[in-house]
Amino acid sequence: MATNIRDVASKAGVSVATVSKVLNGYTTVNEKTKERVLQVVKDLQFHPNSAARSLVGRRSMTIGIFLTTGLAHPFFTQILSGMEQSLKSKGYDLIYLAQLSWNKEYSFVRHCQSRNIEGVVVFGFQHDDMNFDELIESGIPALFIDLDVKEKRAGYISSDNQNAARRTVHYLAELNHRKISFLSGIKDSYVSRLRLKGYLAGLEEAGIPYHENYVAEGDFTRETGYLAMQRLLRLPDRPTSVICCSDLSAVGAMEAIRDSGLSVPQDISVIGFDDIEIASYVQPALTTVRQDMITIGKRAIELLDDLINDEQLAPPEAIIPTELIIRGSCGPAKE
Amino acid sequence: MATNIRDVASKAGVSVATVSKVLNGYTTVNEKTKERVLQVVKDLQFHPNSAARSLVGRRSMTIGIFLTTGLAHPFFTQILSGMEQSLKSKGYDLIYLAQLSWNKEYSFVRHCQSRNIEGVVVFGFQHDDMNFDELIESGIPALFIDLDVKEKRAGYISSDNQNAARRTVHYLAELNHRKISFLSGIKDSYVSRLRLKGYLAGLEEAGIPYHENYVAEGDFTRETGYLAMQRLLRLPDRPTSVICCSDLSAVGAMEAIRDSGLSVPQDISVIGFDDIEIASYVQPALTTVRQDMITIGKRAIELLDDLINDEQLAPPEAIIPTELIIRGSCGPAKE
DNA sequence: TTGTACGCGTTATCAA
DNA sequence: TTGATAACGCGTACAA
Repeated sequence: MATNIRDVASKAGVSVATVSKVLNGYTTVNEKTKERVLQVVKDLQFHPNSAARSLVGRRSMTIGIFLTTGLAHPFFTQILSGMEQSLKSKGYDLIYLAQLSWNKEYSFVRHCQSRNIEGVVVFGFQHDDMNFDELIESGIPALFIDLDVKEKRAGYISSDNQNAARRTVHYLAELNHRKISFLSGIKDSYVSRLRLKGYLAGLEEAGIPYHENYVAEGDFTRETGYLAMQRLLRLPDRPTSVICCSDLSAVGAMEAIRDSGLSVPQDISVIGFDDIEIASYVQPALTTVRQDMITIGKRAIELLDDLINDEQLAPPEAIIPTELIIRGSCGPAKE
Repeated sequence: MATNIRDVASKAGVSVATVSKVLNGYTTVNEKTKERVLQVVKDLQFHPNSAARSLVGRRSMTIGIFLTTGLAHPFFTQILSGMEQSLKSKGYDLIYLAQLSWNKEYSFVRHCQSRNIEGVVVFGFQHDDMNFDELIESGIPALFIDLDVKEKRAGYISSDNQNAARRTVHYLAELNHRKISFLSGIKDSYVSRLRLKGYLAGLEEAGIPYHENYVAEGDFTRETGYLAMQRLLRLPDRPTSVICCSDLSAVGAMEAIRDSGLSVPQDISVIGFDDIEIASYVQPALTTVRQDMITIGKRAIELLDDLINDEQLAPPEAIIPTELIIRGSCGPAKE
């Protein structure tokens, strides 16, 4: 059996109450005895049992994570390693709740409650993917990544999708492109909407008229990127460039371009979104928008921690800047 | 406050003991009352508080995961999604222990104990990376991935590295290659050792003499793959093929080959290892050994569960078959 | 077959 | 400044 608070108390010649006070930073304890207790704690390598701690109503120091994508999302590891930084400094552990069965009888929320989870990070969902009402109503602090939820104790964080897309349009315009197409992700997803908005804003600022058929819809994957690009290539007035909503779909688009006998970037410039590892491995290496998922993960936990510590806090809302990474997939417009 | 066992008991008109017995599958309870209790449990959406449960000495249903690589390892998500399957069926949740500070004062093991963790999965370590003694001595069941640890309550799981490497040699031999080089990973890592062993066995079986300078050392990365390949290319009797210990290093090798004016697979055939996503995106697409990380993750939890449930269990040891994925980076030997 | 009562390790209250 | 003790929610001998 692991050592407990009583072992410490008896070895230090004090009561358990005193040990507890020392450990919880109460100032109402003599400096001398405090030191003695601390020494014993160190000697015995004592660490309070977290189950007992959370049972008695204190903090469980546990944050849950809730994802839809399983774990397959390309950003998952980056977000996680960003989260680790602040988890560490705030003292939380992260629990991944196996989806025993999120149904009426056994909801995600009940699971969180039975585990005394202090807050949750939600990632990979769209608004209509599931019913978040139960989560919101439960009052468990929640922080959404890439989904604009603002409720009583829930906020969100995301990249600056709109400005990122605007920026790509400007970049292509500087390369004298006027026929700039847009390969969208799932149309009504939060990020796609904002990126499309940024695309439109960018066109307007650059004085380029908007052509409806220059916007093709995909679902972020390589396969739909390929198909959507084929559609764009068949257009009578073929675009000279394409802005894609993900690196994967950009790779698909490049393949479609190549298969149609054209080349990147000589005939068509391609811009991706995300800067996943693959972006630097393809040929030509992909010019793309880097999302700072490390920072997003880090800030997500910080914001969640704020939410946990202040019941009255207004829903946090954080937008993280992106960076345009210029590689080899864009060139000056032909002609 | 969430509902507790007393709420259930009073609403069902029984004692808390009866409710507890129903919930824990005791047979010494009347069928009629059992049903009544179950109905109330359902109505109230009751779920036992896991802190109280683990405090009273029962299971915490929590498995810890311990990684060195941060989360950057390319396999991490695959392993995790494999683990999810069995976590779910066994009823465990997975806790990712933020590395608050693994030092003498606050060890990983103490952290596990204070959280009543039932077992841990360890991934991404080499034998000399850290001192596992404390973990082994603690008696916490542990399952290592890609590291052959066999101790009292610790076992491991890994791909069949040796046979995988043998198989690649045979494949190249069938393509009439005789000058088969080997681009190793970190030399004394567990997986590298076995792959080298398989390479040697394959050569012998194919009747090909072993040349020491056909083995170059890297560290699994693209960069060292590039450098090691350069060394192989400078050899007087240049190899016609190379077996790499990772896809990343294979990509580096392909770049070195291309930069030296040669081409893949016309001049040199390249085989990778892992089959990470990138393998199918490079050009030519990489022929490689697919590791079944989903199965490895799934089995890891199953084996750990066995270890948890049977104190006397012999250290489990599982070797998972691989598959050679043939794409475009290998061709018949020139000449 | 059911219920009473204690203990798990910790924190918080209140009296000393 | 310290200590005794009652919670927290649950599981389980043991008694009924």
